[in-house]
Parts: sequence; structure tokens; C-alpha cells
Amino acid sequence: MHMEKEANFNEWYNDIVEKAGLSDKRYPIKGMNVWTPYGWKIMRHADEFIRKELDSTGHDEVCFPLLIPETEFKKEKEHIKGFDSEVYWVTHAGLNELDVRLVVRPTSETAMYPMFSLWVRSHTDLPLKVYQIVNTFRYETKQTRSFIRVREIHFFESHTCHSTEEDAQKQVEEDLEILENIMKKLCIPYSLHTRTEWDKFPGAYYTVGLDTAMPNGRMLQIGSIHHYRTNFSIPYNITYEDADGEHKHVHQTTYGMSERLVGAMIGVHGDDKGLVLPPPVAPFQIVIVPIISKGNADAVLDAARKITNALENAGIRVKLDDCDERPGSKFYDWEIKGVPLRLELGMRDIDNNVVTFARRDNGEKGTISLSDISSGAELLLETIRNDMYNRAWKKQKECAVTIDSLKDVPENTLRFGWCGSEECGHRFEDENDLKLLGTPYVKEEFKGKCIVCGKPTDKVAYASRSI
RNA sequence: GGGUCUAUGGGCUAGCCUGGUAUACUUGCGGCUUUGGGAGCCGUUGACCCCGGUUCAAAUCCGGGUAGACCCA
Repeated sequence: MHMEKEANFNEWYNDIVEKAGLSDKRYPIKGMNVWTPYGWKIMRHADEFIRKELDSTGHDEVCFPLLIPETEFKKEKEHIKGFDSEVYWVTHAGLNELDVRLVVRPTSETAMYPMFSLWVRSHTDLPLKVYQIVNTFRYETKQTRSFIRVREIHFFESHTCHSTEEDAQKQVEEDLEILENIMKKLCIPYSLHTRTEWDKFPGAYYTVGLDTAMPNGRMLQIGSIHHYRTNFSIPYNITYEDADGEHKHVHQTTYGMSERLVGAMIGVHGDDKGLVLPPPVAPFQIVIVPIISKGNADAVLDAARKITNALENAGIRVKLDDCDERPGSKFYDWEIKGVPLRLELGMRDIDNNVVTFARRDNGEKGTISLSDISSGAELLLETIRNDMYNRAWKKQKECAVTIDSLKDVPENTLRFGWCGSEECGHRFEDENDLKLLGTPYVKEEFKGKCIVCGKPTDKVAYASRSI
């Protein structure tokens, strides 16, 4: 089967996930991913970057139970309404039916906040900043898809409590810095949209969606940041005593990103030959393919092992592929798996004191001197990362087009005037089969008319077809 | 929620109407020759979703279950 990314993104995506060995779809529960070794290594690297960023900004890692009593789950009314139709229930334990049913967490607000109310007593306990990397469960009824629409979700969620709304707002700004640092490593571009009132997180004051453009012009939400104000701290009674002895409710935020990051990396960088992985997350950053011919096997393999050791000592993840296949066959296999840099070593190279390289991201070939192989390889990997990041951002920006009419709407991310009314918003979505992504989080100058009612407006909104 | 369809080695699949020995390709394993863009030959392991019924005989027909895909609301 041909893998044609531009012509048929959906087929291409499913094909890549299978052929690159990221997941085994044969598990008999819809939407539950079996993480195979190669895919899990990628996810783990992404998790490591997330841990590093959160740890260095004063967050503490915690781990809360998977099950939440129905009584706690129902304390915040908007929240339960939002998740009502998509949570899994535990109703039995052994042979007994439970008198208080247990929710399998769809997210952990209602697990954490009863504990927060015990943990937070004084203004000196604030800010409280914790996170966990766990699996959550949501009963998706629509068609599922590896890493993008799943029923068991691997994600990180950070939860913070602050004494004032301003402090909570500063946390949102810090979250955006963390985002930028992580995305530089994953080479994923993103746009920030303040979600509409009817699309914000159930219970939130406001929600910022983090959206990445897929090759088919649709936007994939890869994460979100929520400002809760006191919407949860009131029902969960999370209060602190301030310096003047007054008791106040905390202001809260949350931040989360999931395995959709893996889906976004596949979609943003992959090509017709397969996966293209950013060097920081690639399970193998370099694959070495020895080119053996009659009589020189020992000499070539010895040299290849030396290079492997030198690169490993430099902290690079290397695979020496010395299995008994033809080189061409190995090239294809490692290209499907997206290894960023391939080194070829044969007698011709050894005689010239070089190793031949081929970049996965742009196909460029050349040679690196054997005498400074480590620094040469490191430099190339960083160049690849930087080029991937810049190319992806360029595409993300090019994807957005400004429109002033709903005739012949292109398959892009759409930018247009919106008066901001809920009525126009709903009409826009229902009549055009589009999803309003919201308004830009970073304000944009705009002068024009609402695309629905035609009233003059300085507000601008974004939309795309839903993925 | 309502409906339609599907289930055969690890993967893809033929056979089912008209009951009797299960097909091809691929992968895996062993061997020999090969190795700068998907090698060739030889040998070999491996399957009819589950339970029940009809029958001398069931992958095939019938009933129920399970899992999956699609369509409609």
C-alpha cells in the first residue's frame, strides 16, 4: 500500500502507527492503546521533558488513586454535567454491589481537591503546585484513533492553588513558558485559543486550548490550561487563613497534555516514507548500518562498534544494526521508524576516514570525519531538531487564512470577525460543520464584520473542521 | 438508542451460496550463497472467535454469545 500523507491523511496516519511499531491495535477493547516498546519509549521521553520542566518550576509530583467516590465527583455541578456521559463506573467489588459507586477518573480534580482542602490551611502553604502523570478514562463514543481519540488517556495534569486571582493568572503565564520549552524539544508548533463559553472545561472560569494544525488543515487540541478562579475551591472548601486572620478560598489552575503529543508529532513531521522523529524523543537518535562485502566483515564491524561506543559515551542513543539483512532493506525499515540520522559505514568510508550520513528529515547526505564523530553527530542532531521546529512553525502559520465570507470555505484554519455572541457562535458551528476554536489568547488587532450577523467588530476568532 | 455487515495461521486473504482433504502472498524459524537503496534458492512452524443444534460428516447450514466495522438518530 502506498503511504500518501497529503492525499489521504487519515489512512496514512493509521498505516504509519502500525508500520512504525508504535501501537498494537489488536487489543479487544476499543480505544485502549497497547503501548509497544518503540511507541512507549517516545512517550517516556516526552514525559521526561514534562517532568523536568515541572520540577524546575516548583511543582511536586504526586500520584492519586484511580477511583473517585461518586459523592466527591458530584460536588461541582458544571463538572459532573460535562463528564456525565463519558465516565466509567465501578459498581461491584467482588460479589458485593457497592453502596457508593466509584468513578474511574476522567481527570483528577475531584480526587485531589478533597485532599487539598486538608493540605491547605495557611497562606504560607500557598502556592500549592502538584502534578501527576497517569492514565485517565473517558468513554469516547465517536470513532477512536491511536493517540488522538482514545478511551484510556495517558496524560500529565498539574494542579495549583493560589491566594489570589492574579497569582493564579501568573501561573497561566508560567505554564506558557513551560509549554514553549517542551515544544522546542518535540518540534511541535501550537496556537493559543481562549475557548468559547460553551466549550470551556466544565467548571472553569476560562480555558486556553493549545492547538496544532494537522496536514489536512484541521486543528488538533494537544493540551489545555484552565483558570478556575474559586469555582472548585468553594464546593470543595479549599480555604486558607491570610496574614490578617481572614479565611479565603484559593484560586486554582490546571494544565494538561496527553499522548496526543505523540499523535501531533506523527502528523506534523511524518512523510510518505514513514515517521520522522525529533531527535530529543527518538528511541534511537542514530542508526549505524555497516556495509559489508566479501572478506571485510570483521574490519567494518570493528570500526562500526568503535563508532557506536564513541557516540554512546557522548550520551547519544545509538543502534548498530548488524543483523543479516541487505543494507537497502535496513534503510527502508529505519526510515519507517523515523530515526533522525543514519550513518553508513563501509570500506570506502574507512579508507577515507569518514562515515556517510543521511538525514531523515530532509534526505540530505554527506560525510562526517571519523576523528570528531561525536561532536559532528551532536551538531547534526541539533541542526535537524532546529530545522524540524522551524519548518513545522512555518506550516502552522501558513495554514491560517483570513476569510470574510462563508462561501467556498477552504480546508484551512480559518480566521474571521465574530461579534462574540453565543447565538452567532452556535449558528456558525451548526450551519458550516466547523468548530470554533475560540479567540486568540494573545490579542490580535482586527477591524471587520461578524461573519454571521455582519455587525462591525474588532474581535477575531479562529475555527477549523473538527479532527 | 435503532439498523446493517463482518470474524479463517503473526499480517493480508481464497473457500461458505451448493456440507466431506483449508488457498495464495507475506511474516517467523533453519540452512547455503549474498550485502553502498526492499536478495535468491531449499527446507519448515503456524489458523476456521466461543457455546449449543442439525447431520454419517460443519469453516460452510441454524440458534445464542463475544468482539469489531459501518450507517441512522
